[in-house]
Amino acid sequence: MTSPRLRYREQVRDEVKEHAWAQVAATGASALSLNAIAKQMGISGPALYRYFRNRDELITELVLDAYRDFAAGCRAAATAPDPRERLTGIAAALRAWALAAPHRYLLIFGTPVPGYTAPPEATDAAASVMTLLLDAFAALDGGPAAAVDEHLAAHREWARDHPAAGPALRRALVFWTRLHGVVSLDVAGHFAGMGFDPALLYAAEVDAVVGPGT
Amino acid sequence: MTSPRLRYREQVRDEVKEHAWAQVAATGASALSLNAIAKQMGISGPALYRYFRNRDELITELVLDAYRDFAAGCRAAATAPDPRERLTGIAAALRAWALAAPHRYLLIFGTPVPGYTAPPEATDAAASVMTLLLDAFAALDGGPAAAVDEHLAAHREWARDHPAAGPALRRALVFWTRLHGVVSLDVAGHFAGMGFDPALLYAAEVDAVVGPGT
DNA sequence: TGTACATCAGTGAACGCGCGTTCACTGATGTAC
DNA sequence: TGTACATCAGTGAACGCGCGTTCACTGATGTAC
Repeated sequence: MTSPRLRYREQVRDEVKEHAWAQVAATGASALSLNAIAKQMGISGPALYRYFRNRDELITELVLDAYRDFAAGCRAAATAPDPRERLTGIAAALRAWALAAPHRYLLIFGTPVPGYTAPPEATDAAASVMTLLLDAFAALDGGPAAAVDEHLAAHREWARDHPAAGPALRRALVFWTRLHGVVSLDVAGHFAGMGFDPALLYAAEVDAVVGPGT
Repeated sequence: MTSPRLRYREQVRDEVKEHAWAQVAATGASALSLNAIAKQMGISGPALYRYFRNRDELITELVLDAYRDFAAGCRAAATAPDPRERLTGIAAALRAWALAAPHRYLLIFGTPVPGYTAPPEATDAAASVMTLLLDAFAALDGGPAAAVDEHLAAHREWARDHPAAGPALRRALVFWTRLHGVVSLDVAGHFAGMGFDPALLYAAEVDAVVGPGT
């Protein structure tokens, strides 16, 4: 039974965030301006301070929402019993999520906002996606070993002590970096005017890891 | 026989750029401030307009310098007769270059500066590095085919019509995206506190492509 | 070698602008009796 | 159902600040005779 006032608060907060996202898309997060958002909403600048303590809190909110949304999208795409299907599902979700809102992807995975450090909840969301990958590759098993496997297994804090074997640890990590390699170059515009279809390149990369070999 | 005045001009321009780089490293390119640079140099703000038409020209200069320096570093690392050695050399140069000045790497390959589009000379520099990769993989030959190969071969404008075979085209492109995958996540701080050594992961990725298989 | 002149680096004042944030306030909304 | 009071959204003025950029100027540096 949320009071009407609380509900109204939530509504306005959401509206502020929407305008904030539009601004991040247009000019980047580091140029985010509270006054500009207020003007767009037809209210005065100081009014925003009823809803956010300051500019930094707004940005933190955006970052957290992005992380949460990203993790939720990956989780939703990883429900199949077959680990291979789960992996291709996550890969598709990741790219679709990034392309749907490049600025949102870049806010998380691109150039860090100067002077801003992400809160631990953000890292947790990213780690939860990594767990999805680790589970899938552990279930997949097999694949040749590599020199790094030992090292990764010996320092498995990064995997939150997931019990997967060395090759699975590596394949999960490599899956992660390869997907981001294609997506981040794509989103940053480095494939623009190159003529080929980035989706096919992406699919090839997914196949290369999810298929039998490394 | 450059006149002393011209030489002085060059000197000051370089000094301005140095301070500009320091500022990009500290607060990102979108927050670059001419007045702040002038203050650091102990001169008045308007004095800078003797050396750069405006803020945009300074940024363009930085971007171009970064691209040129990057391409030169890759070229210098790719002089060995053996294509495998050339590839590992380029890979090492790329990572070292990125880690030596993360902000410089991010200025080129990270989140695009809002409202700024890189001049064609910049794209040319990137293309010249791609040519190094294409030459090497063409010389390497072999490796299994993949489904994308045909597509990439059919649209080889992106490779500036390099005559390499399908698999070589793909391997060059994939080499590129994989290296950036590891480096960009590293540089953006996403491996921070994870415990493993990114250098080993990077080496594994280089081996995976430069070694026999895909 | 010395003088006259042109070039040009750098200054300080000024322009309009937008920023984040505070403060004391008005007026509407919801609550308690 | 009606009144009294507390809560709280939103306002407008004000703060100090830094930004990019222009302008008319001073004074040093280099060039031509």
